[in-house]
Amino acid sequence: MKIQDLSRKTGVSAKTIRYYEEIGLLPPPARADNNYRQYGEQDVERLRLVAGARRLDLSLDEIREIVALRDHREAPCRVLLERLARKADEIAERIHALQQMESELRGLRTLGLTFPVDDVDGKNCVCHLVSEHA
Amino acid sequence: MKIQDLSRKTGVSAKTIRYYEEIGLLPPPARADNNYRQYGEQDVERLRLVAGARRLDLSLDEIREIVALRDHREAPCRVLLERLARKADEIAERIHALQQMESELRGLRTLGLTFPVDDVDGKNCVCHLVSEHA
DNA sequence: CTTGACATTCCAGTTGCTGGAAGGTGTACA
DNA sequence: TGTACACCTTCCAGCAACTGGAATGTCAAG
Repeated sequence: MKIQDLSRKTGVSAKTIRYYEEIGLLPPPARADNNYRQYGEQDVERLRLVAGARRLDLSLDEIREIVALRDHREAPCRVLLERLARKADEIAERIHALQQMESELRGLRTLGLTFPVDDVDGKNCVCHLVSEHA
Repeated sequence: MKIQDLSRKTGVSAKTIRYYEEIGLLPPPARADNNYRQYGEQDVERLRLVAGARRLDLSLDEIREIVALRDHREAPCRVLLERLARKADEIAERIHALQQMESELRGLRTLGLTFPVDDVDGKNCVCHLVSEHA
């Protein structure tokens, strides 16, 4: 299987596959006579796990840890479960921060709309609100 | 005013101030005899606007556009208001995506907990769920 | 025999900084 | 006068996770 085939089967671009290999997330595959990378079904599975974990926003470092476990024939499930939980908490936090920011932005805009819109230096423009805000 | 003073007045690190200068977000300030950067009140105001906009998650490119308008003595309010609105929409989208991801993570974890936790290759572990998911 | 779709490597850029090295300056204190 | 310390300068490198592009090689079809 060539790199494009692996790419199609996993939804990961060839560029990214090479990158994952470079940083040691995927093992260097066998090469054909023409120096093309050759992949097998194992590689599909491994890359699918990586891609699935990426989709869930685990970092490449976290994923590296998980696939390393698998490579040592240890079940990474326990660790993976823990990571999923932690990541969910992290995301919940980020959501909270973003929600605050959104309401702040909308509030600022609403307030800004009540001000003259072509006031370059005056204090009555949204620019000034933004500055004050720092 | 030296760079640390400006830093303290704006909450932006000296390192970052130099960086902003380097990328043209702040104009190169006058220099003292000893080659130290010298800032005035104008610089405080300008940097406060930049810092406020950053805090609202505008990109440096967007901010560059806004301060450029100000430099041309045009009121950037109209543009800034528009950017704020657009940014709020963007954030709302991101929140939505993150919410989906969070519930997906929690669901996956709950499901994973019902599986044996030391199953290296079997189909009944959370790793497999994650892979399938790609 | 050429066109097109693949493959390879390597280098650079993205965003918004931050850290560190190597050196110069300014002031307070013994 | 020495020296400790906080500050200043420049430049170079690195983070995350890729992506784009150049230059070159390979292979099958028409």
